[in-house]
Amino acid sequence: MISPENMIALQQARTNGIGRLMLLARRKFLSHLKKRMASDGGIAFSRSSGALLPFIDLDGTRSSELARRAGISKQAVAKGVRELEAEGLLTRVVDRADARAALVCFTERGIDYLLGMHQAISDIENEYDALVGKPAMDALRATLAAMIDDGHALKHPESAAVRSTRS
Amino acid sequence: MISPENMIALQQARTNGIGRLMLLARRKFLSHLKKRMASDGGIAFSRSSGALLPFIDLDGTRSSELARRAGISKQAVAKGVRELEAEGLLTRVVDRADARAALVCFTERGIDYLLGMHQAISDIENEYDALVGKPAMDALRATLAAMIDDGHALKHPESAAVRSTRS
DNA sequence: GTGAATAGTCAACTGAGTTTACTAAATTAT
DNA sequence: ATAATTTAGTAAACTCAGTTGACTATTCAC
Repeated sequence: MISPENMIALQQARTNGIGRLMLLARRKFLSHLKKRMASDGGIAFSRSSGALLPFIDLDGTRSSELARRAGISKQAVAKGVRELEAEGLLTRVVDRADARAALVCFTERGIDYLLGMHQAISDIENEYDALVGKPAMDALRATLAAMIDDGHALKHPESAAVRSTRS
Repeated sequence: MISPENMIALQQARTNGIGRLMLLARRKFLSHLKKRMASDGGIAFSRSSGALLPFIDLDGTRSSELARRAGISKQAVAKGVRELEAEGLLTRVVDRADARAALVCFTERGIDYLLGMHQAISDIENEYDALVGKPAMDALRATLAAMIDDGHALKHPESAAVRSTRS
């Protein structure tokens, strides 16, 4: 049986774990973004937009690299890309350097979409700046970036993946 | 056509948006956690563990409340709860106050599991403390908490949970 | 009491993503 | 050169979390 004081400590830990905080903060952010983009005319925010677009370089990215970055299978990438291609946001052009490969690139319209999305993001970030202060937001960004780029500082022999197939 | 300087600004915005940072940081954190819990004996970290357990109060929570908190349907909650019930982490007891309702509660084993998970989380957070500094991590927590609890400071008529688009 | 709202369940479906199996181009070795 | 191997991408069947829609049982409001 757990002791009352441990119980309280646990309750405390549960509500303050960074995993949970990041989950809720991100969810809220996405809800803001989605709403804003929906009311913005243009193409609304979709699952594939969120899952793929952030990983495509402005000068194009191969789909297997995309799969690696997004942490999903090549097949799943292909599906999402087909979808966004149908919406006119992406094109696939044969890679000059390797005839097997195709570079996934933004169309003009895709760039416009990106610009619109980042305008929306920027607006939301400004509201957060106003809410919690710009220095706090800058610190947040810096800290998150450091956590992401931990350079294997955290014990992690094989940084291979949450998912099995991640070539 | 987009100008080169706007192109650069866009590229900059894309890699520094808090949405993307939170996505990547959370993903990395979960990957650490999963790995740690897998090597810890006991019951490994599952999807339902991550999606439901954080929202269940130590003294029990109704499944519809759970659905609201987790931002998924009641049916999806029921499925996940059945699953965790089968693993012996949860039980459902009829609510004294309302015979229609059932309180989803942790079993003894469920509490043990929670304790184990939070030990793992605490270890990881300590490593992050060592990596980026404890003050930075405390600030991170405080800022995320403020972002979550924005008290409708951000224009948001209806705060109904956002469906899907997590990852 | 009757009628509406609420807690939860069952069944059928959707869809993102996986596995397995394949083709074609490129690289490496002999 | 050519055979063997690796790499980029595709296709089809399947999985599984989560959805919608329809339903039962209990409670609340009048």
